[in-house]
Amino acid sequence: MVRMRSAVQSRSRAPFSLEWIGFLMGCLYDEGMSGFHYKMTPRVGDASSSFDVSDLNKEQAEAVMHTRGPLLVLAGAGSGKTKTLVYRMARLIHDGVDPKRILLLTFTRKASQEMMRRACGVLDARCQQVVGGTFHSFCNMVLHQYATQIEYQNGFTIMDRSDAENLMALIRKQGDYQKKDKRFPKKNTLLDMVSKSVNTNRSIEQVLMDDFPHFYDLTDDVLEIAKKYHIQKEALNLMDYDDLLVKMVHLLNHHPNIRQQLSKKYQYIMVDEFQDTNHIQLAMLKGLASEHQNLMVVGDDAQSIYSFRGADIQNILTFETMFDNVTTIRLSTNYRSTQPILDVSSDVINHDVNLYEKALVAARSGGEKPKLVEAFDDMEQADFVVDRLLSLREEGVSLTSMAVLFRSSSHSSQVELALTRANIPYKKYGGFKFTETAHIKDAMAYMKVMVNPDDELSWHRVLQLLDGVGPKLSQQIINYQREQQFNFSGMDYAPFKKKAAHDELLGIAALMATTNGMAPTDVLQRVLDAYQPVLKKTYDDFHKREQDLNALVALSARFRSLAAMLDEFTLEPPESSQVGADAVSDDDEHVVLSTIHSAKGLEWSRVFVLSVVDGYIPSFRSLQDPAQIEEERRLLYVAMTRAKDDLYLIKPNLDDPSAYYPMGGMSFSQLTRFISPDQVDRYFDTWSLGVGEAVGNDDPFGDDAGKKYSL
DNA sequence: TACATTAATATTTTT
DNA sequence: TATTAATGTA
Repeated sequence: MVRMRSAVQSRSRAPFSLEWIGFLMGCLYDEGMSGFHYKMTPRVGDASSSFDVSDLNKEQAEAVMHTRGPLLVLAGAGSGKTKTLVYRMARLIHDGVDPKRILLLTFTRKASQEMMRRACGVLDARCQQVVGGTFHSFCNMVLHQYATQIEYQNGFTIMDRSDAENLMALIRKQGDYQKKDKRFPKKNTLLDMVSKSVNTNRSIEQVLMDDFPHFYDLTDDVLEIAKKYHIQKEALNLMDYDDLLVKMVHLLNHHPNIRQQLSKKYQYIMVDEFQDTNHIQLAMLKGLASEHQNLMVVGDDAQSIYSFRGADIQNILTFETMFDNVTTIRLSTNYRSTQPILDVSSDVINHDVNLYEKALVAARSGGEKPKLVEAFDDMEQADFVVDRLLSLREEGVSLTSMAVLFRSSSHSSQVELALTRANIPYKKYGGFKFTETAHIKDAMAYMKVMVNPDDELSWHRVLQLLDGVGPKLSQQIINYQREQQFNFSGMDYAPFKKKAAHDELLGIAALMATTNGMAPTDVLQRVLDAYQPVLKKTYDDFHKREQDLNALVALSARFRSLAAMLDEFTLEPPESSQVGADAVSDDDEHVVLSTIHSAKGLEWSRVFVLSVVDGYIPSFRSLQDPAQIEEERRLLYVAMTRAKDDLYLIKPNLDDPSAYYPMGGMSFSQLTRFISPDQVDRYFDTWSLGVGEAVGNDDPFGDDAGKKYSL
């Protein structure tokens, strides 16, 4: 424990406290006197602070007290990285920095809100005013202010993945690409190619050569499609996820005055999960920090798990060489897990020689050995988990402090069934999103065209919901309406065969004409009234979907504007299980089920990792590429280091021949390659679920009552 | 040209 | 398997 207290203690209580000066500075800035105030900014921190850091260890305190210049914090798992960010935020504000001039970039909005909330606890409510969010949402906010400088119109909207795919499908269909007997990539693949090229800073040709060699001879076609795709997006006033970052960098690089303005505005930049940023995000940070270099990045190279999205681990590995005078601080005391858990985790990760060296030391003592559980199959694995959850709850461990983690969203289906049978409430994170279901997208399409009438993709969707309207007719209507500037009140052209659909469209147009300035909830309510008949006609299970839509109404209540609501639903969609009939509220006791990716940054007392089997972790998809295999290793590391008190790795035999695998009858029955037999002996208690003690015998539908286990 | 049917074909992770 | 592209039919 360290106490950093300076000689000059009562400074901040003086009439002209640093807070006050900071406030004045903020005002000056708002008046546009940026050049003037910048020099006047008080020398925050340094020796004059009386901020209490007695809660922190030496390294954490050092990071918290750091003020100027680039700072790299290498924070091992569970080393108090969030706490460090929270305290530094609070400390800067305590020492007079205007919270509105601190930029906190995190991986999810939830993470930044949580940090700001905690900072409020450490200091006071001012911390709530810090500008925080994801890279994408921050870019979205800024770009809306400067839309015209990047050749977009005001009021652009964001495409989610499926919107982007639809656009790709349109383009694909327009051209005559499906030539000869040659196979042509599908929309999904085409989008992957384009996005990969953008995110990894490679040409389309290079991407095809590296990642899609079988399509390499189609390079010209793909190039053409990519070009059309970019042009179309702009014409429709739509941005995809990548654009948000790309256009931001474009703005910073091509408009020095704006770059300067923004950099001066955000005087202190803090970035969480830096190991998962890509080259565009890095360029953006360079631009934003250009005026002051006050850039603090926090991350753990051992937890870099997003390379599939272009994340470049080199960002963190070479940060020290990319900026001048970088201060590096390593946080290596682990406050989360017990030593036995850390021992295995470290041993697993240290086989990756490319990383910064890891030496995690537990602050806690004692602890049990992790368990390696050998299950017969998928179902026994599920039964074991449920059984164990129940007995732990008996022992007084709350359900909410336990989690089940897995590589891929689909791997949890058996566990979900078993949990439902046993009546255990759970919440699932990762995988399919609520906003990706057809009926929600339908409802959102109506609102999207209201916010952005140029969004022809959404027009297509809306129009094709009408009876008798297919791709051709909807295109005709759109072509006509485009000339009318999509003026809702002027919608009278509709060469319908069916009069009912024609009237329906006019009804919708009339509705849209009246919703200007209305509260999002009210708009949505009207949209749903109009959508109701379509819903009943299209879906057999419309009742269930209706409940989802009602949930959407509930969610819409907290938004000020339609645009804000749509932006958030595409940038941070609510998790599917948080909505709907069997929704579990946050406060209720529940087990968490999560993909390992979505579990990043979180922790639980007991953690179960499902299917720690070669082919699952590492995924058989990654087996060709050594770099990808190393990423899978890190994935396992992330999973294991989520556990505070006890860790269960489960290894079922997954050789079900009825399961469908692309390579044909694959069988997975080997323990993951990341844990050797030797390591099993050294670090684990091995449990074999054998005859007699087979769990799940109470399952009335189970057929495993007489099953023989030979383990 | 809309809508239904059949054939083909790729499967993870997420802003 | 489930999703999507191609083809057939009304």
